[in-house]
Amino acid sequence: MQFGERIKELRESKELLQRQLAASLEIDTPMYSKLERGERRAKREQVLLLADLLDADVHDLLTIWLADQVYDLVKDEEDAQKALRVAEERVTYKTQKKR
Amino acid sequence: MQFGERIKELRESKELLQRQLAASLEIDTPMYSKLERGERRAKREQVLLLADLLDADVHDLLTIWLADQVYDLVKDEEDAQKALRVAEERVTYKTQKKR
DNA sequence: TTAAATTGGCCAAATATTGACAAGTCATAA
DNA sequence: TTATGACTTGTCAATATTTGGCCAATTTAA
Repeated sequence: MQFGERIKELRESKELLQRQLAASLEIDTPMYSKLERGERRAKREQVLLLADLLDADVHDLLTIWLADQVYDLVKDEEDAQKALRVAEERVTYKTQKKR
Repeated sequence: MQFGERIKELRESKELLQRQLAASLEIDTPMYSKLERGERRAKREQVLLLADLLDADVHDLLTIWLADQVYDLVKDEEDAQKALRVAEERVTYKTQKKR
């Protein structure tokens, strides 16, 4: 499930129109449409707003929003899986470290 | 181990100077120095060249080069780990699929 | 101290991203 | 059929980011 599909699903379940969400995000409807279709990427700030407007869990939305970007970055690489594991280890290490 | 550290290590083990590799990559020495320090990101094409020049395994270099980018993308996000796992699943799925 | 190697800072050129707009499709209603 | 509303598509200019070169500063080795 990608970010765009997810917000579309949420929007429809709340019976909202694209133009309503677009207005709340202060972008035009075509732009909002592109967010749902994954043609354009939402800004982080817009993700937060959308979570609020759609009564969705912010972390869930941020997670797939981020995952979209990560996937985009690695999708054409043969070494994608290895790279993701390396990155994951670094994140784990960083998290364990006390700061 | 990050990409920059790795190529520095390889370069030193072959007793090459930054300016020699810089010349091969057709960039200036300061720029090459930045690649080693991770201040600038190498282009994919430069990674391939470096693997060749340093007798290193292309996939190893590409892996850490990619991992650097992924890490950069997620490092400040609380949901980084979850996002990486989601992205990994997608890659796995994509790989399994016959095309 | 000198020379070579490396690093840091800054700027302009190239590239990519962004959002707005106009025009399009599609479905449904009158 | 025509009209209307929802959504999509394509294009453009403005903006932001990335890139590499240059110069100067710093570090290292002798």
